[in-house]
Amino acid sequence: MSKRRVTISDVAELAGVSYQTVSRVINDSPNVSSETRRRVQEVISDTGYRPSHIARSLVSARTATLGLVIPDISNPFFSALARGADQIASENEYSILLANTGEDASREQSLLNLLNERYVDGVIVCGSRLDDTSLFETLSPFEAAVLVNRRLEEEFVPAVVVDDVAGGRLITDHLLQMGHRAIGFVAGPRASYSGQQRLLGYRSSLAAAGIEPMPLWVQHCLPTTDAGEQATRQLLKSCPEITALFCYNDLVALGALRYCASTDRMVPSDISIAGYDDIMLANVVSPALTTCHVPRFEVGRLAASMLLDCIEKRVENCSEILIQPELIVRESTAADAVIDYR
Amino acid sequence: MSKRRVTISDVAELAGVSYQTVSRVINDSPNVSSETRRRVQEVISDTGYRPSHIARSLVSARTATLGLVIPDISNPFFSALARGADQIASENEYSILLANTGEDASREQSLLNLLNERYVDGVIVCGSRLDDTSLFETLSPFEAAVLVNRRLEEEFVPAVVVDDVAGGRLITDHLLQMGHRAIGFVAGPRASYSGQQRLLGYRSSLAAAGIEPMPLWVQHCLPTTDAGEQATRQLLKSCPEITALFCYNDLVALGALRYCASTDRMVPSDISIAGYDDIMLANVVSPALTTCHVPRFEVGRLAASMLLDCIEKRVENCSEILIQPELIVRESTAADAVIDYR
DNA sequence: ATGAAAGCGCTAACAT
DNA sequence: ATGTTAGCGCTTTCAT
Repeated sequence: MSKRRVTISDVAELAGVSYQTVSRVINDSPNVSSETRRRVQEVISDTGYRPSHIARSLVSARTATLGLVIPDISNPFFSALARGADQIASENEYSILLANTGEDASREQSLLNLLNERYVDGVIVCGSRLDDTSLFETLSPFEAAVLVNRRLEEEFVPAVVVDDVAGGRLITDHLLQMGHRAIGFVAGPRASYSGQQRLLGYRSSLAAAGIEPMPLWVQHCLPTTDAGEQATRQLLKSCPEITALFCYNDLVALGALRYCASTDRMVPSDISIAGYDDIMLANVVSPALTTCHVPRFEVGRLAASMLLDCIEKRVENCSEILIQPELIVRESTAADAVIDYR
Repeated sequence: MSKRRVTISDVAELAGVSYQTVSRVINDSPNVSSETRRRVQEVISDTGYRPSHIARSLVSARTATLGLVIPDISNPFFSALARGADQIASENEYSILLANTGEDASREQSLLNLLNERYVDGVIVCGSRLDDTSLFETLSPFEAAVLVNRRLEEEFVPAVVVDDVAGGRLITDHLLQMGHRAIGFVAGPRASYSGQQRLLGYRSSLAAAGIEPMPLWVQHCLPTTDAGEQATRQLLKSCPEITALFCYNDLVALGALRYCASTDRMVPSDISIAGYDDIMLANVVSPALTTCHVPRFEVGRLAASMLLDCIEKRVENCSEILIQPELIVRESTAADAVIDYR
C-alpha cells in the first residue's frame, strides 16, 4: 500500500488552480465559482486526496483529540467508561487517544506528558494514582482537563465523581443491618482516591454503629480478581473473626468468592461478600453479588461532555458532578449466622 | 490552565542561542557544547517546554500513532485485545487512537478515512463489517494495516485470524458427540467474518455427521446479551426440536441462558448451550459455559507487533497468523436427554 | 472569485 | 559548535 501522499498542491496543479482555491473548496468557503469547485472536487475524488489533519492542527492549534487516561482498559468499568466518552467525543468530531497506565503512577505521569506533547485539546484522567501535587502540576499545561473519581484538595479541577463515601456507607450499613460486626475491607490500591473514599464510608458507618474497626481488617490489593483472591486469603487468615467482606470492586469480590470456594466457606451462609461497580459479571456469578451500582457508561459520557464544554468554552461553570451510586442487594450477603441475643 | 504554549524559539531566546541549537539539545545531537546544553536544558525545565509532536510529525511524516478499529470497546473480547495492542504499542513508543464502529459498516469506513487523514502510521482493523472491495479500497491509502479475524479473498492484507472454522467444528462436534442432532446456531452479525467462519465449521461438522441443517436453525443477531436473548427466543419458538445451541460468543450465550431461565428450560438437562471466546464471565455464570477459548490479549499483541513490523519494515513477511482456539467443556452442555437406542 | 505571502513549530540540509 | 535557509501541508491575511 501507499506511494507518496497527494497534497493540496498536487490537487491544485492537476486542477489548474492555486492551492489556495483548493483550500477554499475543502473548507466550503463561499468564494469559489461553481465551475472551479466542481473541477477541484473531481480531482480530489480522482486522486483520493485527504487533507492532512497534522498540518491543519499545526496552524489551527487544535487537534480535535482527547486524551483518555485510565488504569486498565480491560477492566469492564473502564471499558464502559471509555465507550461512553468515545460516544460523546465522536458525536462532536473528536477522536480519543488511549493511555493505559497499568496502575503505575510514574507511567501515568509520562503518558500525560506525552498527551501534552501531542497537543490534545483536553484530557480525561480516570482514577489517577498520582499525588495531588504531581497531578496538578502534570495537568496544568493542558488546555482543559476533567478528572474522574478524583478530587484535588488545594486546587480545583473539573471532575465527575461517584460519591464513594456514600457508596461505602451503603454497603457497610447493609452489612451492619445483617448483623455483621467484624467486617473486612479488601481495599484496592492504596493510591486510589475511590478506594480511600470507600474506606471513609466504611469507617464512618462502623463508627456510627459503635464499632472500632481493627486496622488489620483493611487489606489493600490491585483491583483484579487474582489480587482479590490473595488479599482475601491474607485477610481471613489474620482475622478469622471476620464474617463479612466489603470488596473494592466486583473483580476483587470475585477473587474473594473464589478464595472462599477454594476453602469450602459457603457464601453467604459462612461469610457475606459485597462488591462495587455492578459490572455485568456481578449479576451472573453464583452467588450473585450484592454490590453498588455505578452508571459507568454515563460517567464516561458526562466526563467527555464536561471536557468539551471546557474546551469550547460553551460554559463557565466547569464544576463538579457528583453521582450517587445505588445499593443492589443480591445473593452474596446474608444475616450473620451468629445470632445476637442481647 | 494554560496560557500560550512555549515554543522552541521561546526557549532559544531565553537561552540566548538559535532555536536550532535547542533542537539539537532535545534530539540529543552530539554537536552541542556541554555548557550550552546545560543552559538550554535549564531553560527547558524552567519553562516546562515540550516539543510539539504535531510539528515533528509534519516534518518527519511519522505520527507514532496506530489506529485501532473495533466494533465495541465495551465488549470484553475487544477490550482485552485493545489492552494487548496497547501494550506492544507503548513498548515501542506508539500511541493508540481508538475507533469504535458500533457495528456500523459506514461508520467504520468514515472512521478509517479519519484515521487516514490523521496520518496514523498504521491501522489494526478488527472484525471489519465492510465488504471485501470497500475494505481493501479504504485500507489502500494506509502505510500499513493488519486485519484481525478477517481475510480478503482477492487481495492480500496481513492478518491475525483465529481459526474459527476449526472453532465452529470443535463446538459442533462436541455437541454432536453428546448426542445432539438438532443444533441451532445463534450466529451473530451477518457481516461478521468470524461468524461466517464459525457457521462454516458448524455446517461442515453437521455434514460429516450426515445431518442436513435446517436454514431456520441459524439465527443472526448483534453480538450482545440482549440480542442473544431475543434471537434465542425466536429460534426456539420456530424450531422446538432444537436440543442444543451454539452461540456466536459468550455474551450471546449469556442471553440464551437468560431466555432459557425465563422459560424454565433447564441448562444443560433440557437444552445445551455453548459460547465462544471464553471471556471471564463464561467461567463464572451458572451453569458455567462450555466455550472456545481464544487468547484475545495475545491476539492484540500479535496484531500490534505485526503492524509495527510492517511499518518499520523490520521484516518482509508480513503474512498471516492463524490461531487455534481451544474447546473448553464446562457445565452448560450435556448429553441429549433423548436416548438413542439404535 | 482567485492568487501571493506569511507563518504554525519543528527538522534537515548546508553553511561558517 | 553554532547559525542560516528551506520546507513539511495547511490556513489566514492581504492583494488583485
